[in-house]
Amino acid sequence: MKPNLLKSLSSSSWLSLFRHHKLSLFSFHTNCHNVANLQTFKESTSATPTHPNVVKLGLLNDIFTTNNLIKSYLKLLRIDHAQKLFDEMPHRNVVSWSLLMAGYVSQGQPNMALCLFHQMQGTYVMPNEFTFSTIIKACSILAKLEIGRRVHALVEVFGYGSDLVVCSSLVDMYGKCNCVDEARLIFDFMCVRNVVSWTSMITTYSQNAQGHLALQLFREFNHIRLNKPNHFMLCSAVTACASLGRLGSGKITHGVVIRLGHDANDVIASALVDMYAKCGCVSYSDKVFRRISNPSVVPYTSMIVGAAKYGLGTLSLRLFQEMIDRRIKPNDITFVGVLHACSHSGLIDKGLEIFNSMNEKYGVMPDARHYTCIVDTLGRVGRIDEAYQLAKSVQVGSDDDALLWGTLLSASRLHGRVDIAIEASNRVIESNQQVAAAYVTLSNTYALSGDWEKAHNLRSEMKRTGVYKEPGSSWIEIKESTYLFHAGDMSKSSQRKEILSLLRELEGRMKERGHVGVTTGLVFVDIEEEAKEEIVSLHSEKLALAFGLLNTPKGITIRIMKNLRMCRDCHEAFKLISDIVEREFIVRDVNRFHHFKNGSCTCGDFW
DNA sequence: TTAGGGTTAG
Repeated sequence: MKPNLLKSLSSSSWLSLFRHHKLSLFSFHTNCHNVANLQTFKESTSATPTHPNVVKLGLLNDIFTTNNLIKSYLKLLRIDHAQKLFDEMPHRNVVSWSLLMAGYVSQGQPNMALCLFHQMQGTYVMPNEFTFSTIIKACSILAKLEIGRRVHALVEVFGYGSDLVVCSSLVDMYGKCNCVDEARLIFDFMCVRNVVSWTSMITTYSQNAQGHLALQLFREFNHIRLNKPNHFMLCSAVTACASLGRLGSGKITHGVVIRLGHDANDVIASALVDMYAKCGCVSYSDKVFRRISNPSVVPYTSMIVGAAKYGLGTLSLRLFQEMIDRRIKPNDITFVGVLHACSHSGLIDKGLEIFNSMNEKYGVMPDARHYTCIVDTLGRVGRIDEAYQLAKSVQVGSDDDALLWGTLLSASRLHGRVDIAIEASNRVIESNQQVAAAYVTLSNTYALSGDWEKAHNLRSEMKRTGVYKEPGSSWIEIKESTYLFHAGDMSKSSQRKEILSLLRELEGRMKERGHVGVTTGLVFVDIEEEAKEEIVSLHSEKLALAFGLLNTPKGITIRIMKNLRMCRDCHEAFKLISDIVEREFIVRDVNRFHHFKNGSCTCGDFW
């Protein structure tokens, strides 16, 4: 239905129109807890000098003038005055409504914008493309998919399904609601696209763990030469490189950032700090970070997290102190980083001290992630009982439960605490998240304790109930090529011989250095490849330190052990292996990367 | 007179 046609329906309210189209928006009621606040605003605000003049001069009837006054209030960030004036208007038009909605969105109150939109439906004022793009943004911020879908339906009914800005907003909204395919569908059907619509789609991929598609689209945009990428798009591209650990692409994108003069942009600089850290170059992160004139909490947090993942706990703590000294308020994510740093560097007391002062000293209430960090800290050093008591004392949601108890489960396995591992795995399974991983870890814990029967039974149970764990995979990037390996499967590798030869050489040299008992002394019966690897890694710690180099009965597998988590251990492994391998390469698995160059190595987590 | 896209997270 086109807007012209709708004008003929303007004698009826929206509701009759929706009834006509069998569309109901009554669900908006449930999102309007703040409707009463609108009345409160009316009662609590006092007029500014300009406001009474408008009333005195009888200009309230002049919608154009009053709308401009609303706009002025919004520029002054006085949404309360804007609301009061809006309420006093005898007549409002679509601009009045859209302006106020945009005001609420820009001032961090998207729910109020939704309430206004709901109120607007009871009037005879029809929404336009400005109203829709604003209200879609509100849905996007709140990630309210169901409301977003209903608004999308209205967009089509009112004939704005081809509007460039509305469609870009829809792409963004679906992206923020993790509906990548729906976002792409809208993007593909757009008749006209601009840099914003492309950025919305690239960001959708980037924020939904599909960095390779983000970069593919970024390349496509540059190929068609529609326009130059701007700072928004470049930022998303840098984030995509970071998520993939693509150092080469990241450096190229950084070059584009500099060439196009966006290197002074703080948001891009923050993304670059994060990208270099995730790509194994924390020294580059530091260089970019130090060029930011007034770094906010975000780049500080990126640096803290980056340093933490390198086992540079003291650097993380120094950065934390620096930001406190500069009166930059840490947020919840900063504390995740700082606690992570303490955990990975064995700074237990410091971690506990910061954790206990979070709320009192910095006004940040610890949540499930912070508790999980502390459980991890205690668990790593073998204080399993304390970690268990802490985990039991926390009430969190099911998603967070999997993380919290999964962390304790890993620690229990590492320290051979079958009793705690059983309860922790049950808690993970109850949460319905990471179920297969919990089964495998528990099975391995049984195997490590010598209870092969229970390990076997658990595996059989997994097969019987159809619980399947995705095989682990690793990939090695050498120059421009990426070589992917799945656990226990080398058949697809075109360089199998070369890799086998290198592995045998490494194995031999390790044996020379006293790292014996590699693989040959172990017998595996009824244990799947994945489990074999983990068991081998635990039984031959030195081997695990050297990237889980395995020689299984079915062939050679390169794999980084999941239990290889202490970065200082990694550094030891790097020292060992860099003596042997004299070329640059990066070894990765889905979570971590290890970068060798000229005898030195760096490592970190991807996610 | 009104609208859309970017950074940190075990």
